[in-house]
Amino acid sequence: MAKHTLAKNIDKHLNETITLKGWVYNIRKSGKIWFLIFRDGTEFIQCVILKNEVSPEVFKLKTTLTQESSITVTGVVQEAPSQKFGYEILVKNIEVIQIAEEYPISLKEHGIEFLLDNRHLWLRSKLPNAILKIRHEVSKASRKFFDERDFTLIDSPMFTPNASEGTTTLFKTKYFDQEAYLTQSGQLYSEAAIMGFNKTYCFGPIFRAEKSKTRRHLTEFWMIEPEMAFYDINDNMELAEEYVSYIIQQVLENRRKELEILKRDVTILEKIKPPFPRITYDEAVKILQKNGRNFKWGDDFGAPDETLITKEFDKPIFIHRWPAETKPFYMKRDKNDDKYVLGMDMIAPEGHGEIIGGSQREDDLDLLLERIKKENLSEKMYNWYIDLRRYGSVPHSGFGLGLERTIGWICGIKHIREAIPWPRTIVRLSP
RNA sequence: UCUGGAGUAGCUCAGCGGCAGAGCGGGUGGCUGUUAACCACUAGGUCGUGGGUUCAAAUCCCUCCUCCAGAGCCA
Repeated sequence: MAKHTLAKNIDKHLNETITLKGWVYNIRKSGKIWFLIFRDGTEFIQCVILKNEVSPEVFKLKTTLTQESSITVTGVVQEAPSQKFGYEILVKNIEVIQIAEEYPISLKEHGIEFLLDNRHLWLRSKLPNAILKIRHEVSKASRKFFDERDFTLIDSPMFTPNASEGTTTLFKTKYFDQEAYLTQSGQLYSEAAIMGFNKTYCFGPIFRAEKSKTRRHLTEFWMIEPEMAFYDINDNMELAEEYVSYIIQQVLENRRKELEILKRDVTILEKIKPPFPRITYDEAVKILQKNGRNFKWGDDFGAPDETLITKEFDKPIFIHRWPAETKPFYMKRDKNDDKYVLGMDMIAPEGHGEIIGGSQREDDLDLLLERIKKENLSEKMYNWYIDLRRYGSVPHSGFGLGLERTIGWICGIKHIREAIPWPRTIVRLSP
C-alpha cells in the first residue's frame, strides 16, 4: 500500500503530520504567506505556506509552481480559521514532481467547444469531476439493485448482423468479408438469455448513427437493460419505478457533496419514490390537446410535447399503451384492443426527456411472424429470435434505461455530453 | 437536413466604416489569512476562409468552413 494519504481522508488525521500526492489547483500569494489549493482527484484542500515554517527553497516555490504542477506535500492537518475549507494543511515540505507548462484551462469561464477539445484536461475540474463521480454511483447502484434481485448479468455483443429497430440509424463496419453493425440494443439477446437465467440485465455502450443534434443525444451511450421472464407490463413498470427511485436514493445518500458542487436542488430528487404516475398514450394526447397543442393521434411525442406532459407531475411518469404503428415489431399487442401495444416509456421531469423505453414482448409465434412480415424484416435473420417462441415461450418483459440522460437529470445539467467521460456526438470523435 | 445565432490575444468577450481593446491566464515586482485574492508594470494579434464595395473594412455585401441553440428522430 502507498504511504501517502488521500485528501478526502484528512479529517481522520487532525493534528497529525501527513503526506499528500497530487496537483496544484490554484495559488494565492501574499508577502510572507501563500496559499496553495491542492487536489488529488478525491478532494480539494487548502495548504498554507508560512515563511518561518518551511525552508527558503520551499517558500520560494510560490514563484515557480504553476497550475497543475504535480507535487508531494507534507504537513500538519489543522482546522482552517474560515469555514469554507474545514480542514487545511500547515505545510512543512513540498517536493516538486513536475512543473506543469502553462495550463490552458483557467479558473474563469470557458466555451463548451474549447472545454470538449480539452476533455482530457477538463476531467480534472470540479464540475466534470462531480458529475462523473455521480455517474460512477449510478452504475454501482444499478449493479447492486439487479444483483440483489436475482438478476444475472449477461452481456450482449457489440457486433451484430441485424438491427433491433430501424435500419437507418446503424453504424456499419467491415467484419472480415462480411458486414456488421454496432449494436443498438442488447434486448433481443437478453430475451434469449432469460429463457436460461430467468432474469438478466446487460450494461454496456450502444451506438446510434442518428443525425440528431440535440442536448439529449449521443452517438455512443450506455444503456442498462433488464429483461424478465414471466413479467407483464405492470410488473415491468413496477420494477422500473423501484429501480429509478433506488438509484436516486443511493446518489442522495452517497454523493451529497457532488450534488452540492453542481448546485442541484435536492428537494426535487427527494420526492422520487414509487409509485410514479401512469398515463396511457391516449391520456397524454388529451393533456396536449387541453393545452392547445396541435397533435395528431398516432404520432410520437416530440421534446416540447414531453416537457408539456411532465409539467403536470413532480415525478417521472409512465406513458403506456402506444399505437402499434409507432413501435417496433417485438412489442406485444394489447389483447383488449390490438390497435395498441404494451409499450411503456418513462419520461423524466424538468425537460430531461425519455429515460426508459420498454415493453412486454410478443410471445406468440404466429403474431410475431406476422409482424416481421408486415415490417419487411428478414425472417432468416431473426430465425434464432423466432425460435424462442417455439421452445417454451412465456410472457416476458424488459426495458432499457439511458444512463447519460438519467445522470443528466440527476445532476440537473443541460446537455448529456457532460454525463459521459468521452462524449461521441454527430460532430465529435475526439479526444 | 431545416430555422436562428456566433467566429477578434492562450481563454472569455467588447469594438460594428477612420491608430487593434479589456478581464483572466503568462512574465516581473509588492503585500502574514487569502477564498476564481488584491495592487503596479509588462509581453502577447493571419480580427474563421476566399472574393467584392470603398479614399479607407474587424466593421458593409457575397461564397465557403467551423461551432452553438432549437426542430425532426430517439434512450
